[in-house]
Amino acid sequence: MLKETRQQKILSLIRGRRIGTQEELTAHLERAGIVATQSSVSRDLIELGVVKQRGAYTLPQTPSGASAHGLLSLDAAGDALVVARCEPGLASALAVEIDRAALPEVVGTIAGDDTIFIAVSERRMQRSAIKKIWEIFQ
Amino acid sequence: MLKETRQQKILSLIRGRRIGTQEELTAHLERAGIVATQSSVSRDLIELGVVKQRGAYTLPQTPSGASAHGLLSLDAAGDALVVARCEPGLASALAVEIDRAALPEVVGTIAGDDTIFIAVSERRMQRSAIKKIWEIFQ
DNA sequence: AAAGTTATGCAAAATATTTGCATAAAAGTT
DNA sequence: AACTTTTATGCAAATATTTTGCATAACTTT
Repeated sequence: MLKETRQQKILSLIRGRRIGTQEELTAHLERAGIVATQSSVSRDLIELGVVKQRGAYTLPQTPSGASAHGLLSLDAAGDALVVARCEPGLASALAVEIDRAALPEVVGTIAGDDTIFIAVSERRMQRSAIKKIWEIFQ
Repeated sequence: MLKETRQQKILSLIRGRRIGTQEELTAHLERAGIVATQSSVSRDLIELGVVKQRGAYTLPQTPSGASAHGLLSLDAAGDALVVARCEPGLASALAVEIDRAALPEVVGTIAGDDTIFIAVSERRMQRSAIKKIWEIFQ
């Protein structure tokens, strides 16, 4: 699946270097053997939930320390999970909020004490799910 | 979407009369303005989970509102997950049943309150796992 | 064993998704 | 404010996926 390959490469590229424009990204992709135009890359970035921060494309940052509503971190795991860490005892309440939001990316959630496993339908949904979940708790 | 229309009509037809063959079904469908061959109907019936009971096509006593044992939905997520949603509080009990069934497709389960994450060994096992899990609760 | 019924491989047809082109819109710079 | 650069998006072509019918294998009933 070319699209998924390309999106994973995009994530890897922006993690490894400072990239400020979509044309730069397409050039890097081409060097990696992946041909795509700026328009496809634009759509990918939206789908991946990538943001531009201080002039560079980056993944949304996990706020450090005191977090919104006790949510501490959100990370992708495997190809279909997003794992949320929160203050002890808050997982259930946060999971209920996430369920209530009925995000199209989210298939289901399971809460422990300070951890929630959130299933998304596909790998490429992980990042946008993460972005949207942060937004729930702003 | 013709396929969904046709499947809904099939359900309505088998609810309203005794139908014993797929050719009979195609004839009824045609009378209702829906053209399809026996092979499409065969595939529809499988997809709809319709069974043949005492010589007639019928629906298994299944989820619709008051679902079998509280199981509401089953969906694939990523390559290796099937996510079950159920009535609140029932996840653990349902997960025990699923585990007890020892389906070859199912590697393991984790239950929350109204959600179960079911790990399957491979993506191509998801669909048959879903079908078999429904069958457990008939 | 023959007849009737259902399931399925294969490829064509239909439908859905993705993509590039062109350019509008937005953002950045001077 | 004007100009330049960057990003987003409408549209249709390209590509991918799903659905379908045909033919027939497989299964069931008589």
